[in-house]
Amino acid sequence: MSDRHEEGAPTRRRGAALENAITGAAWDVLLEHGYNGFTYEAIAARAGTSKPVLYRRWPQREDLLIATLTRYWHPLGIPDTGSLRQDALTLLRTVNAERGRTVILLRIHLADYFRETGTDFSDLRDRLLPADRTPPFAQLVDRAAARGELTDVPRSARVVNLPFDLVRHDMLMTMGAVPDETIVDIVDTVWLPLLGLSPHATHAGH
Amino acid sequence: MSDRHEEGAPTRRRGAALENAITGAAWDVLLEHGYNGFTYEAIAARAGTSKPVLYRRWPQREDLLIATLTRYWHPLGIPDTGSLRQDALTLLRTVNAERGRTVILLRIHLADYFRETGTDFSDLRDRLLPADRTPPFAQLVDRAAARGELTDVPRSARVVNLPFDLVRHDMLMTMGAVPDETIVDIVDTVWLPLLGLSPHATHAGH
DNA sequence: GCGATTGGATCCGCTTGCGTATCTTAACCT
DNA sequence: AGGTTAAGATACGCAAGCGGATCCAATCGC
Repeated sequence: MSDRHEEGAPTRRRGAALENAITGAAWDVLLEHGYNGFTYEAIAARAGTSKPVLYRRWPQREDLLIATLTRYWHPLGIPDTGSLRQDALTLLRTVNAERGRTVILLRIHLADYFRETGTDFSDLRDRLLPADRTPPFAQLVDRAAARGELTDVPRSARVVNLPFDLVRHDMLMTMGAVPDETIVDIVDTVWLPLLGLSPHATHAGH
Repeated sequence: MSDRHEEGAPTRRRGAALENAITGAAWDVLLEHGYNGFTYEAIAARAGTSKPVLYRRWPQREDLLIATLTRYWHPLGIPDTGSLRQDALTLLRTVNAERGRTVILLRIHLADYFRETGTDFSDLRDRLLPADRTPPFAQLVDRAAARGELTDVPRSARVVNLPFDLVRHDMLMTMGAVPDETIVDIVDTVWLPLLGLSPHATHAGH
């Protein structure tokens, strides 16, 4: 916590350092106690500061929420391994590792926020991500088709996004990350067969 | 609301009538304001009674929660139309109609309850449903295999329960019931092909 | 170095929900 | 009919969070 200087000299943070400490504390509180535990009192105490400091910067609680989410939300990196199966596994593992807590947070802990503000998840996403890109798995499939690994026929969005939806579903059910076998299972016994591929047609086992 | 007698005579409810009014009000409050709005004050006001009446019957808030959920939780009826496709569509439509709000409630609004009590969804389900039966879609598949509509090979639980999971996923994403086209889409473009059936092999379209 | 910012501590009144106690009186039992 | 039970109204002290106001001093800009 006190990592400035070496002496026990009391340090008073300012500017960006202070804001990072606050949004960091806000993030922790959000993950631990959900949106209804997301109080200025709790966040200020955790950040080692006091309420007026928060009110000066974020007059509304929603402002602080947005600032906190913005800081901790990163778009997914899209893998490109040359194999559709490997791309899918890599992407799902990334989602599982990076979004395990975030998905729960956004979809469950923020339910109260959505109801109170009358907003929707898509409203929030629009505020966090500037442009709406094509879904990650659509990119994987497009590339696989360009490589000739898949025939270039139109596929329903439901089939294309199926792995993402299933992993998200399992994360929501278990309230956390899923075991790696689940990811392999989804890809090998559900998705690839649906696309007309065998798990071993593209590359050998895991 | 006042359906006893015909005169506007004030009625003081007792016994089962009173308990039904309270759990009904509790259910409404739970759906509207989630678990953190599930306060004795709000429920008593909505039921037209007062807090001590609630405390006499359910000393802990959890007791009232369990009583309320027990009243409004019905196991799904398993359809038997003679066609796997029709069974699946019927079951999913039932889930969609009856569980639309309940799934959101149990999986999202009760997240705070689970964290506060340190319990899990499966703990709650064990308290609501005495015995754990085989999953609904496993029953459908078993019957289809018995009819000869499907070959009797072992199938992974993930594939068998896929429609249920996908409908639940979409309900969680939209925080409500899903359109009927979604259900048909899941069955016809995902599930039946995965089982090696064409949508029209068993019965013609919708 | 000195003055202007601004972090951090403390206090305020207000509201909501808690869990309990008291009291009246409507509804039931026999 | 009369006695018992319990519904419903009201009030209580307590605690937490709200959204500010006030004040002091640490830190920065000049």
